[in-house]
Amino acid sequence: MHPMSIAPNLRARVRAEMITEIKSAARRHLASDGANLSLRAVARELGMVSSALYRYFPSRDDLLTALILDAYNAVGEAAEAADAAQPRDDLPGRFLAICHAVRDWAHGHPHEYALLYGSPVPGYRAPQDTVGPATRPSRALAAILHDGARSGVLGRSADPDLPERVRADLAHLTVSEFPGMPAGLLARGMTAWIQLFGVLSFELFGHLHNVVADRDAFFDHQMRAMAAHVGVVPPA
Amino acid sequence: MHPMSIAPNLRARVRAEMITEIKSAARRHLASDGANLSLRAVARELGMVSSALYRYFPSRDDLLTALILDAYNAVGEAAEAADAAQPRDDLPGRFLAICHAVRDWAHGHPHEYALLYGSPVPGYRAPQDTVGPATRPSRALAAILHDGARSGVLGRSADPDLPERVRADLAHLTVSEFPGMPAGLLARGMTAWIQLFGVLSFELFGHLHNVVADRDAFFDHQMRAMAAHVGVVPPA
DNA sequence: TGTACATCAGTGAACGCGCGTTCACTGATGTAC
DNA sequence: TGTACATCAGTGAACGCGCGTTCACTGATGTAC
Repeated sequence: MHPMSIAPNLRARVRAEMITEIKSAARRHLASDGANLSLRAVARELGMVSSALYRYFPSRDDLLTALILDAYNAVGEAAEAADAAQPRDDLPGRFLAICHAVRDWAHGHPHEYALLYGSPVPGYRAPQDTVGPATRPSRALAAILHDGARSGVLGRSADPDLPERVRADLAHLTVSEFPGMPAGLLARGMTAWIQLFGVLSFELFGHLHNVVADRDAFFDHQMRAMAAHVGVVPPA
Repeated sequence: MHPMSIAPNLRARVRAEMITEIKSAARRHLASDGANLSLRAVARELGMVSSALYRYFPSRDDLLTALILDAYNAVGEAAEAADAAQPRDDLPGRFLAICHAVRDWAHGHPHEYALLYGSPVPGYRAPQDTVGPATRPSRALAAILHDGARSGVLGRSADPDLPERVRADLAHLTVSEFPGMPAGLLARGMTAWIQLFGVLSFELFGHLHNVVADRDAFFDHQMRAMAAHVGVVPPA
C-alpha cells in the first residue's frame, strides 16, 4: 500500500485550501479593481506577504485565468443544474430555467460576469483551456434545440430563407456538434443566446437605467419571446 | 465692435486644438491600457510633461468623461446620418442602415466601443451629461418604430399577451418619449436594440471565435431577423 | 503706437503611493532508511 | 522508532518601474489705457 493512498497528504490538503482562499479573496477584489486585479492587495487581505502567492500561482495572469475558469464553470454548472431539474421533454421549462439560472448567477456575481462577458482585459490572452468551460451555457441551450430537433418537435420548417453564407457557416457547427440539427434552428437559437447575454450585459452595465424599471418582468418576457422565436412554446 | 468678434482669439483656437489632440492621443491609448488610461502616458506621447494636462482637464476622470461623451456622440451621429440617407418611408432600409452604421463604427473604434458598452470602469461614475448622448442610437431606432406606428404600418397587432408588469413599465417610456406608440411595439424594438449591441459585444469581445466565421453575413441576417421581429419588413 | 499689467501654457521637482516579480533565507512538514 | 535529508510555505528586503496630483516657477500671449 502506498502511504498516499491511506491518508491524503496533509500538506496537499492545506495547499488546496489555500488556493481556494486565495481565489476567493481575489474574487472579492474584482469588485473594487475590476480586471486589473492586484496580487499585493490579495496577499494583504490574506495577511501574507505578496511574494508568498508565487508558491500558488506563477504569475498574476495565472490567477486571473483561474478565476475566469472557475467563473465559466460556475455559470455553466448553474445552467446545467437548472436544466437537469426539469423534465426532459418540457422544452420551454428547460429553456426558461437555464435563462433564469444564468441571470441569477450573473446578479449574484456581477464582477465575475463582467470578467467573462465584459471588455477584454488589456494585455491578457486567455489560454486554450478556458475554451471548453466557456461553452457550457451555450451548449446547455443548444442541447434543448437538439433534443427538439431529434424528437421532431422543432425545426420542421427550417428557415428556407436563411442566406446561403450563414447556412454554410452554421452547418459546420451542426455537423460537428449537433448532428441532424437544421441550420435555421441553430440560427434562431443563437439569436436567443445572444439576447440572453445581451440583456444581462445591458442590465449589469447600466444601460437599462431609466429605461426599464421592472427588470425581472422584462427579462422574463424577453426570454419567453425568445422561446417563441426558436419555436419552443408551452403546450397551448 | 468687440475685438473678439473680429478675429477669434488665437489663444482660444490653439487651446481647442490642443484639447482635440489630447483626446485623440488618449483614444490611441485606450487600445493598450483599456479604461485605466494613464495621464502620464498621454502626456508622454504628446511630448509634454504630465502636469501640463491639468491646464486642459481637471483630472483623469474628466478626460475619460470627455472620451465617453465624444464616443457616444460619434456612434449616435453615425446612426443618425445613416438613417437620414434613406427615404423616410423605407422603414426596413432605415432600420438596417442604422444597424450597419453602428456596427461599422464599433469595428472602426473597438476600444471606444468597449468603453461605452463593456464592463463599467471600476471607481468611475459617469456624470449626468453623458445620459443624453448615450441615448442617441436607441432613439434613432425607436424613431423608425414611432414613424411606423404613426403611419399605421406598425403595431396594429400590439401584443395582447404582453405581461401587465412589462406593459405598465414601458408605457412610461411611450407616453413621455414616443406618444401613441404601442407598448408591445416598443418591447419588440427593445429586443432588436439589445440584439444589435449583443451581437456587437459578442463579436468584439471574442465570444464568436470558432462559432461564426462569416460575421458580416451573420450580423446582416440577425438584423434582418430583428427587422422581421418588429414588423419592419420590405415590401414583398 | 507703446507701455504696464494680467492671463495663461507649460516646466520640473516633489509627494506619497502603488505595482509584479526575484531572491536568499528560515523553519516546519514529509520521506527514506 | 529514530535519525538524516529533501521538500515546501512563507518572510522580508530589494529592484525597477508606474501612477495622479500639487506647486512654485518662467516666459510667452493677450488686454487696457
